[in-house]
Amino acid sequence: MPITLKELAAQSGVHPSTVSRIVNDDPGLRVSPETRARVKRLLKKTGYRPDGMARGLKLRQSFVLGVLVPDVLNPLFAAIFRGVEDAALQKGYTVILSSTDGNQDREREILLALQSRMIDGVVVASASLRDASVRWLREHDIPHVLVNRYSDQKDYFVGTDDKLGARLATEHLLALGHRRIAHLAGPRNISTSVNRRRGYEEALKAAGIEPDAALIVETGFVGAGVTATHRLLEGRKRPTAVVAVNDVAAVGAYDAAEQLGLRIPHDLAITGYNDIPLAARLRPALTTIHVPAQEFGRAAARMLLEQMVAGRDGAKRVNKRIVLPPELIVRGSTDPKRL
Amino acid sequence: MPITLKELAAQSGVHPSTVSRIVNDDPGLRVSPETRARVKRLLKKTGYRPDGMARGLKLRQSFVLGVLVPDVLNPLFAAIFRGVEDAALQKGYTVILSSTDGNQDREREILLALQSRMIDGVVVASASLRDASVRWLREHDIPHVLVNRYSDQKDYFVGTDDKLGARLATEHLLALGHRRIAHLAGPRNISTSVNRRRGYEEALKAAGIEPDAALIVETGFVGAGVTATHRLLEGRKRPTAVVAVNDVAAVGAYDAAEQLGLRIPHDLAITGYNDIPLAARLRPALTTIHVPAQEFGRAAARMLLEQMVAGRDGAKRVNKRIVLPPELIVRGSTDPKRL
DNA sequence: ATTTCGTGCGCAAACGTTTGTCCACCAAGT
DNA sequence: ACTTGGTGGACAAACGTTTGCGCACGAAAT
Repeated sequence: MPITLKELAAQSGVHPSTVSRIVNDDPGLRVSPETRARVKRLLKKTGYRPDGMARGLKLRQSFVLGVLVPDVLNPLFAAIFRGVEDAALQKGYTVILSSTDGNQDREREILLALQSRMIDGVVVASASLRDASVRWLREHDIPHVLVNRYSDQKDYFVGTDDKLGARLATEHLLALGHRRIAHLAGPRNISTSVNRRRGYEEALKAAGIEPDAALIVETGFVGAGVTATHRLLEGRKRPTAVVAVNDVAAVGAYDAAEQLGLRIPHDLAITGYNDIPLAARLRPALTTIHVPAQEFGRAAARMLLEQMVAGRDGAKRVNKRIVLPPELIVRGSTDPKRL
Repeated sequence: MPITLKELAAQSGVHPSTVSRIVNDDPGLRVSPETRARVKRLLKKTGYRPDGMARGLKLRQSFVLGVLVPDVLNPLFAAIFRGVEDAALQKGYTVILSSTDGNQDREREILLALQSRMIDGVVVASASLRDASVRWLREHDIPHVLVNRYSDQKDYFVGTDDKLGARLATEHLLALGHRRIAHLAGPRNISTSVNRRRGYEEALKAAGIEPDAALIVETGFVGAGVTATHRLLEGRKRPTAVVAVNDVAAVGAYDAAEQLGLRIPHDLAITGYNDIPLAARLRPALTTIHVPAQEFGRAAARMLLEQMVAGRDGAKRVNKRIVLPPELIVRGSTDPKRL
């Protein structure tokens, strides 16, 4: 139904190729000012837009980006996506969003679909360590940027210093006088969890406390560590504080504390990570590490686009890793004065 | 880099068209079992996937759906999207997500981009009443389904009975003995807000109470009605309860109550709408109307896909509107017994 | 020994662009 | 009068599919 180049050519009495060059402002085109004006007028009048499919077929690109997240329902990933979307829209790109649910097969399926749709690049927020999908992207030379989590040190990346963030949270608890500090850890195959765990351990050691394996319990990222926290609190050496790998796990700790009748922060102090909107709404509000998720998305999209033009032009290097500083947000879940 | 039909044809000694027909299981194709097997083997070996652009160009469709939401950061819309995504993936479709931010110009820009990318259909969760974009979709015969909000009664739609939902919430407050019930209303150009407002008013009238304009104050959907609630509470006739048009506005009411030192639900009872995950996490937890957002998305995608095949095959009508019953979830923000 | 028929596939056009090349025309230079 | 050179475009191929149609071949029927 939309008008085509050929029809425009017929209506303005020139060849389709000429119209095409006018549309694209081809500098190599020599055309009389009158003809150019006439065609341009027709373009405005008809509201011509090149057919994306035909254009994509010829140019071997789609002006579509892909974003892979574990789950959009997690506000962290929704915010990352939003950032990508905003930066992409400015440059005329639209964005396909896919939730992988941490499922490798689903992820493969999605990637193949994206590839066959000639996606121009992909932002990956769902990477695990030594991620097969990321390797696949590399092998197929598909421009990609990892965000928040990385696979190894080889890819373009934007995120925060997770080790430092966890260290800040732990030091905050130490400064409040806590000595028995537990850790709700994340999966061992995700960069954020291992780095946060390291940060937690380093902070303890720096304070002269040896990390106690009995005080570290792993929890799936989702399924908010309620049971995990129960395990911790029912141990013989009950912790007075817990550093959670993320806000969702921290919510699990809240639930467990409530069930055991423990008051936060007096009986149990809790820190989270990410500062999702919910964090400030919990009662007491959750002390956490702020992560500028939306800015992550914007930066990732910018890196991706730069990388794409660099890939076309040949050389031109852009910086490969952006690491932003984490920021501790102190609230009532650790500090009674902020209740 | 991916292999093409022509290369496959060369390698298997048949014509590209034959390979194409084998790939697509063309029932009109007559081919010897051996040839078919040989080609199929080659297909598996090479992992051939048709080029989406070329296919789209020829078939005039992209196997991509669009979803328009006001903002993914709102969990309601994230959930709707997730539903669409799941249903679409099953059928081999991928999904472009766009946030309109309630901005008409941005919305137009997005729609034009989607159209030029030959989007096969779009799910609209951002419709206002008599929405220009929706009209545009109709005029251009682009299959679409409205979800949650409608534009008028003419489009495919999936949502809940908003009037009934607000009525349930209001009747619940009446049953608890409240008589001075206020309403944090939404914009007048959105179907959900006007219907919820009507439901609120009908419930009052049915109880013999005349709706009082002084007890109804409009608030933008976002910017959580804190100031709006202040206006209500500072009026001469302070309400004992407030029915908020959605959970986000209800959160504004929580803040206002806190600032004024009012206890919820004793000094002020509050109801929300949508039952976003945050609702159950507020303290006290928010009484609200549950909306099956993810199911909305799934249903919308299914309707869209049915509509598309129906459009191709000619006649075949599918039901145009799915209206699900709303469900009242009673929590501590209204009922002291649930605290 | 020719026609008929079914089988197994090939041919070519078309979808809407982009882009390298080439051509016709006109004016100016020799 | 003939070459040059610049101007203003036209031509056609190509991107990777899909699909209507046609054709050659062998076997069966007349």
